[in-house]
Amino acid sequence: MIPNYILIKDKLDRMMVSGELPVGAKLPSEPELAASFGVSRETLRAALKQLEQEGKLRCRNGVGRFVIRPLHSIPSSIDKLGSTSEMIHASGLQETEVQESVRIDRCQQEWAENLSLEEGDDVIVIERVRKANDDPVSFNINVLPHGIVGMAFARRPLQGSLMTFLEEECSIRLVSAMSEVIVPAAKDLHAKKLRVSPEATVLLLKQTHFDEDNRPVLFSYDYYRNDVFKFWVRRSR
Amino acid sequence: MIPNYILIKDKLDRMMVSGELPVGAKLPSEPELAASFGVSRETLRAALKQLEQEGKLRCRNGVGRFVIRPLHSIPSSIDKLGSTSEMIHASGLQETEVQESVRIDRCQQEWAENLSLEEGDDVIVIERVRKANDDPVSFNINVLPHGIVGMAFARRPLQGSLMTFLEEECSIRLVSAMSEVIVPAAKDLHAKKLRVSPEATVLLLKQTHFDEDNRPVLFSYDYYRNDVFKFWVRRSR
DNA sequence: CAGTGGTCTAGACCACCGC
DNA sequence: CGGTGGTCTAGACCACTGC
Repeated sequence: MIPNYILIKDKLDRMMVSGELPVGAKLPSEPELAASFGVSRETLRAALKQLEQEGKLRCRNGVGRFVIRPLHSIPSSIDKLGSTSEMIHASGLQETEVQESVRIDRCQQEWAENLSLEEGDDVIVIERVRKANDDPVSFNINVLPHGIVGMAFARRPLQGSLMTFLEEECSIRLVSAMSEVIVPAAKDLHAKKLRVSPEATVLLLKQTHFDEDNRPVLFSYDYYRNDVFKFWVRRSR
Repeated sequence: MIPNYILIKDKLDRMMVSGELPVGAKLPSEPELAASFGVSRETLRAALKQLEQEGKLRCRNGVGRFVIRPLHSIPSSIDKLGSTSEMIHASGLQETEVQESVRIDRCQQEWAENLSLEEGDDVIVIERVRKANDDPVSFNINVLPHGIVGMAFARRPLQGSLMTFLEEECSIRLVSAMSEVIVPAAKDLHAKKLRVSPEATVLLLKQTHFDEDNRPVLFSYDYYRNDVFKFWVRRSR
């Protein structure tokens, strides 16, 4: 069941796309709009609030609401959390090969700090090289607490997206991440493997992923070739 | 005048910090909470919605609301738009020197695309080198349409933050930006100047800044030494 | 001043969940 | 089933804006 304020939001959205509400136009007042949609003012306001949050409306107190120039949405925005497979797909590439290794290891200091573990605790470490047309395009190291996912790995070997594996086998939904954007040092061995040409610069994301309760579940080093992947960020005040 | 729902939000926020509402705790039901604050249910819900958006509460339909582990906020999060001076300050550095040049130039293709101009139109180009302890730490190229800011520059020379200059002299408030995160090529001349040591890797942000109506006002190339500045991004589904 | 959006209320119905 | 949050209403008062 889709609530009414979402339907109204979509309707207004379509009117802005179609040109019925062009950029710069002033919307009718709240009471007028509410009447025209046959809903209460608060319901209408809920719809308008959505559009405001999406950056499509500007509200000026005591004046009115105005349609503003929509920002063309970027496909591979870094704000959106997704699996590497999704990123490769979004870049229009075909994932031709994945080399993978899974092992149990002792927790290092950096992992412990980010996963709320103690140094030396058991962790699962997954390393993956992704190739497109036989060229390596990405290298990932994933570290997970053994206590959370150890049993699941014994039950079924990992295949495909780690995110969906965690959902299906562990009922863990990764919903957010804090990522540090890093230019790896010249001598970084993992980065070196991806620098297949002078143009192939490499970006590193050091990421801590959280579940719905903001518990850290996955720490990862993700190396991406910057000549293959583009990274966009939306910034706001 | 601070609205009631903000006051209630802050009150709940303090209760979570103080430990009165520890992580994992279930909040009283909405009617109970509303009664205890002496407000209507909708007002209380407005407060709760704020906390949910800030990632401090998890709502489970038909069950209740729960306090979740707060994510330690990162000081220099890239999501937050700020001037370079602010970034330097946030990194605990002292800006010791700024070298600056301002000129009128013809618009190049990349600038035209991002600023909704035509190639060859007049633009103002500002270049700045920022130093801390005599070391260069950042290099910026800012491009602005002459039509928007030309007069202001004739009136008063730029000094200090470009953002505040635009606000005070042009009544233009920059509120958002779309930024591409790039690892500059080895041969990039601007990046080279910042690579003062093997550890001094360099990150480039190509940014288009928008005003309150989402009009593009400023296009910039911002080079930062990654051994001096850290870049964090919050990602979510 | 009149019109706008921002806040707030008291009450209602519903979908969802755990028992 | 009873309790939870999600939606919705009709009406009210206020602060802000432009005239």
